[in-house]
Amino acid sequence: MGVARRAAPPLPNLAVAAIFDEMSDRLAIEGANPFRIRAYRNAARTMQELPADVKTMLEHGTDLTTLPGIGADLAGKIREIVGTGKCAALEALRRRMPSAVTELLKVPGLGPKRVATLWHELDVETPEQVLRAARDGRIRELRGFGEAMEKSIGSAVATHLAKEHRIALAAAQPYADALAAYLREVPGVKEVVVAGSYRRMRESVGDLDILVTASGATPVVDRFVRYPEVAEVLASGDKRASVRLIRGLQVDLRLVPPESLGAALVYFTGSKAHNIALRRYALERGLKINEYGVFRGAKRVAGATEASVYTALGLPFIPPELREDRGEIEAARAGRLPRLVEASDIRGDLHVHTRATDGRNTLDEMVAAARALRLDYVAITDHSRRQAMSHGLGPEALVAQGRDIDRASARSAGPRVLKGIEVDILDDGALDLPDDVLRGLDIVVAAVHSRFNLSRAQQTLRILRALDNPYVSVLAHPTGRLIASRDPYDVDMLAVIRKAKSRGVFLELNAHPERLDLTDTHCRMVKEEHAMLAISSDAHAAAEIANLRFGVGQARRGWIEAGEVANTRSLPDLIRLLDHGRRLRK
DNA sequence: GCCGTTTTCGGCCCGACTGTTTTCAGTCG
Repeated sequence: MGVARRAAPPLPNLAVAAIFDEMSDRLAIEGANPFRIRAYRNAARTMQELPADVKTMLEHGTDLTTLPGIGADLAGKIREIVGTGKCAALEALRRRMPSAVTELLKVPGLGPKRVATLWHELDVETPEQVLRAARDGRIRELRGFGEAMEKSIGSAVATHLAKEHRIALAAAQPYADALAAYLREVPGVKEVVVAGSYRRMRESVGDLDILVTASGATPVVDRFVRYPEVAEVLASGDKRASVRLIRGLQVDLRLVPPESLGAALVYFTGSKAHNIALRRYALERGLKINEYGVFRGAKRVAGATEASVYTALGLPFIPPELREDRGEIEAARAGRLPRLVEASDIRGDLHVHTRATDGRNTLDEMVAAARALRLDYVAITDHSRRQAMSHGLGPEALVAQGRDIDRASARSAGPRVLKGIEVDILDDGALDLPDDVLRGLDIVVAAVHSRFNLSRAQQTLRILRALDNPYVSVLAHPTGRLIASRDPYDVDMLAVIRKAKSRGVFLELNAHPERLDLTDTHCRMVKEEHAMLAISSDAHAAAEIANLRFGVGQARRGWIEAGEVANTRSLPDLIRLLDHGRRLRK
């Protein structure tokens, strides 16, 4: 599907998910039973979100039909895929249909029916061929197509060929803020809310969904399509419009009546899976939900606020970050929703860099930035010597930095500055600095920066061994992924989390927008294993400490509460927690 | 293809917009 690389579930799970997704696409183009198509889609999602390795599950004899959306047939296909790497049913579908056709489904405006028509009638299979057919005027001749559609298909395909499909949440935020501020100035406009995956704090967003309420008539749709950043108007009606901004970001605007804002917010915040589950839940109770409200028969019983929608269903308010159909409705019904960690709960940052290695600001500047954010403590954790490229610190340099930190602490009323290091985990799991150097530090953040392609077994062993060091207090960016540019290394995350738990080591949720490592599903594993998270900025510049909020968003998506995050503690409590870990590791 | 404290068969979420149409299909969210 068209999502950027995201969570890093075990690779066999991803292989199965990819096959089911492709089968779903191909069945759709063949015009198969829509519910069968959806069954494959749902199964792919189940596999993507399953934290445990399906291969291991099979080896342990786990009954896969207990998984949501997996029945006898799909369980058999999973077994086949894990065992052979192939799926005979997919091979059969591929023989009937050229391999590139499914790519066309990613083009906005092209769904399975139109793709099937283009392929059957014009024999076009690739985006490039569709583009040529559009330019030759062949598409307009097709039944159900026309000149206008030919033009829009041509332009959509051209855009598709040119662009990346999702952008980082942090990159979208400035656009969202500026556009929302612009819309708030339009006469009559009352409320402007950015909904969609943006509001759910997903690590990347495909587009922005903006909801607007107004009193009486308002020119908001007209003003929206004339926003200076708009490159192209994709659609425009009385109640909604879609545009593409100059930087390629698509934005959908919807004007909703104030009495329906809550229902519309639920609807357009999604996720789609949450909405489907919520509707089903409503139907079981004789209620119907749409974007205008909650209805019992023809009578509208709720809709002005999101809380009213959930209340009408007998549920407490479900925070947007949880709305992924990952058990939140059941938890809400049982009164077991988590009290999610908030940005204001964060008391300190346990991972920042300075100019002593590859940071861009001085120690004093980093401390000042932490003070501006009202943090109680900040740990200076520059790289160790192995990172020659970033002038990693050896024992002597570290002692010198310690003296600087003492001086900085003495003259500032700001946050307490902790002495730390981001020490490299070497190939064999040993650390890049001797124990007697690490012993003198307040905090030791251990990290993998090399040999990303070790086998799963070797990588896991290497990290587990590092966690055996008595002085390691945090495992940094545990999967090593860079969202846009580097896949996570293959590692048994459950084993790592359990080891960290037993050793009193915090698992870092690196809040840098390019990392966001751990993922939301990994956070959920940390929670279930009763391990401890640390949300850290990994700031390489003073302004980047503020990225902590993206880490909080990711943690909330993983159901994390304040008590499960080490750096929500006061400094004395944090020190006690660190000491406790050290005693566990003795 | 999945699912079931009514069911092993007959359901499976719903409305707006667009472009093609003359009553609707396709796509999207």
